[in-house]
Amino acid sequence: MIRYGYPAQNLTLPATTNRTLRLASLTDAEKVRALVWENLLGLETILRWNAERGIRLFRIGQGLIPFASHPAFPYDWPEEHGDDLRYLGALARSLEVRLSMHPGQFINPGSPNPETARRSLDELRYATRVFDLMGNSDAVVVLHLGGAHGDRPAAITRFVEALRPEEDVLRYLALENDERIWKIEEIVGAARGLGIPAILDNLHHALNPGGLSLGEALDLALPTWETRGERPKVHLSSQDPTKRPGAHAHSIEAEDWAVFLEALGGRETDVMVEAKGKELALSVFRPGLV
DNA sequence: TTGGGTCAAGGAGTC
DNA sequence: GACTCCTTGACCCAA
Repeated sequence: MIRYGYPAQNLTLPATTNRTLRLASLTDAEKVRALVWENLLGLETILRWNAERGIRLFRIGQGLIPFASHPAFPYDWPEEHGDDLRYLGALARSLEVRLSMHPGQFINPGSPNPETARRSLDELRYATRVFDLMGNSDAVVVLHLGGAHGDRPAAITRFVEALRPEEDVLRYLALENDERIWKIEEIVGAARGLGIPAILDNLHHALNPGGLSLGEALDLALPTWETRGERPKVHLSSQDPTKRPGAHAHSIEAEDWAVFLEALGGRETDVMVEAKGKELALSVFRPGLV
């Protein structure tokens, strides 16, 4: 069986889990509280809407609690939002919706700059704390490997060594291939070094295949989920023909989905659809779904 | 209310 | 060396 989902916001409702603010506004604790509350409410709204339509995956926006890992964050967020997060986690479990988060390009735990590496670990611990409070053990924190810095083996070693002591983070972490630097074969190698799974992104793979077909790439990535005993996750998107290579299209081309489905060969998978059209792009799976 | 400038952060590629 | 792009656009201010 294939399950599917989308990231961060719902254009139909509309609702988002990603409302944020500027650093300069962080001093206003009441404003931050109100904004976090809106994001949490958005998550509840989206979860219920998704479940009614059989959508079993959702990626929470990284800004659910904006600046949560920043030293200037004005209050004890796990204490103040813990009850709401536990409620939402229980709701997601009862609705059978699997959750994820995806820290952005600034999160580089393997950076040669110690300060960058430290801040990156803080951000990963924030995502870990969110899922620990929610109690969703099958949640996933998706991360790219970061820069190569002119020495690929050294970059991978730094990344693995930085994360190896982070046992809590590793319970949720999964590594994703990217379109320029790290091919799926290298990602799987690093992931296996940490005992964590790998996520294959079809569009990144098309731009950075390392000589592997889509089917061969899936053969490498999908078995990495066996150690955790969870359903494999993959990312699916289509190229926007009017933009730079790698730019996500508004929807998923039926041809891209057909190719992906054939490469999967009937294997159980959770498919995160990365499209500008968010939930609207899920109609590729079931016309009229949304 | 709207349009345009701006926003914490890393790294790679282009010119 | 400056600029651009990436995730997930959203905030904020001037008019």
